[in-house]
Amino acid sequence: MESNALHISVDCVIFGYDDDGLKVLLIDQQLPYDGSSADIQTQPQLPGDLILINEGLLQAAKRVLFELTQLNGIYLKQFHAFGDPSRVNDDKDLAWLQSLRTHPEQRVITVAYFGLVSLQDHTPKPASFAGSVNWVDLNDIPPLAFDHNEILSTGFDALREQLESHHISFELLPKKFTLSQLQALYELVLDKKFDKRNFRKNVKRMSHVIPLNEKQQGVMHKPAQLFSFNPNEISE
Amino acid sequence: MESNALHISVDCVIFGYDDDGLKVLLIDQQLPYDGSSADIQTQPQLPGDLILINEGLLQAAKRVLFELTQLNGIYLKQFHAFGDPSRVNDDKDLAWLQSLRTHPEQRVITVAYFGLVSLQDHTPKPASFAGSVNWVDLNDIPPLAFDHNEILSTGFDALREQLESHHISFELLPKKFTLSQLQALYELVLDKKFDKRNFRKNVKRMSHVIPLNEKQQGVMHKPAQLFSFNPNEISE
DNA sequence: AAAGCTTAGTGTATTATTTACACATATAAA
DNA sequence: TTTATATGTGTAAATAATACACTAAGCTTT
Repeated sequence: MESNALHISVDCVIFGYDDDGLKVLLIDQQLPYDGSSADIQTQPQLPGDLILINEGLLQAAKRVLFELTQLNGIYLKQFHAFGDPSRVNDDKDLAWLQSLRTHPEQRVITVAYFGLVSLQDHTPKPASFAGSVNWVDLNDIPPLAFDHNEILSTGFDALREQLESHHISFELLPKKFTLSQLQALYELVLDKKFDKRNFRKNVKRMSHVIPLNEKQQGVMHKPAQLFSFNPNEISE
Repeated sequence: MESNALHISVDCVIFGYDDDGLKVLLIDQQLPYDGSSADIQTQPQLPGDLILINEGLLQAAKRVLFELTQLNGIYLKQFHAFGDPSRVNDDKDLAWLQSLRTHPEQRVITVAYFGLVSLQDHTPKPASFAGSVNWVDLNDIPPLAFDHNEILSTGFDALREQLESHHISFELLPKKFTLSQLQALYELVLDKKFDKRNFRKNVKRMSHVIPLNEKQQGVMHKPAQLFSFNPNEISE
């Protein structure tokens, strides 16, 4: 049995964290410069694009993310493929695709990755040739193009499930961090409060969290000791 | 940027369980009946096929599984998409594809699902128009076609991770089961031993495992009490 | 220089959970 | 009746989780 060919894209849900909270990287759709599409309404979307004919999925996610946002070398993990035949059926989305692609009517299946960055260690607002790029707080996500709200929500579920089991929290923190920062991250993602002393007791048992001989500087309170993650101790 | 079209398939890793152990459903490739392909060597493979042009991914997995194995209404869960450009590059695999498809050179990305059945409650050897179908013990898996060994292995990882967190063990057991059967399943999948008394203490705390007023029959030892899962208590 | 503000950092007692462990029991077969 | 086999059960010890409040260090203000 032979089917017609389809398109494959990758979409990236990039979470950025700093003391201000958890953000997601959204881009604005870039419209072509001919007059024909001047009146197309667009909505923000996750960075994503079609994969190339000889490109692996992870490789495509890295390339697309870099092309759209200049972000490079960050942790990316596949979490789900979305293939509902009606996932691209909004009029606005179709109009945008028609302005951009040679076969806009073709169905697209997308493989979604989530990514994690520390907003402190990475340029917080990557430039792009392909439309503006914004970190948007998780609590202020507007309606997105296509099924990107669903993809984002599923991606956040994946992050929540893996935060404790897969030792990925350090991807969201600066290289040197305080235990309060680590605790705040856990509380935000898992949506529950931890007792300060008990939390620190647990951290002391984690062999991959190592104390540095260094303190916070320039804070108007008792400076906290800095910690870092030992990459040798971190197993997928 | 526009890429060429690709093909999408679904592949199913169907685990079947009985007191004899954990099996995986494999099919033998069906060769066309013209003489041209008489000398093609084939390897067993996971049930899978291209998706249709207007078909959702899960829908496709259900259809393909039914067409190839007559299995119906079983638990299926997506676990990973495989898209390495070289995932189909073995000569034997290419020869088989060339005998079967109109565009055998086109790259195929596959979305993989794992499925769970009780070998006792389902016909243990589904018939098929598309080649023979076999339950193969997990410890005796031969080299498979394409990248199906990797898909199987990743699928088993997914099963292992979800067995405890997602209340899916009952999909592998008969409707009525003993606590020893449940324990043996956990020990096999998680590859560790449990203490009988402690295991039963834990089960008693699970509200979705309910005791029946019924006992094993025809066993030459003290008959065990039967239990079943309460489907209302099982949340994804 | 002192007082005040802010977050860091620490220990213990209580409760809940996990672990380790051994023998009597019900059925079928001999 | 005896034997073989897997079932079913309780308790003590160790470990982990929870609840809880004050002093310390640096900066700012007066």
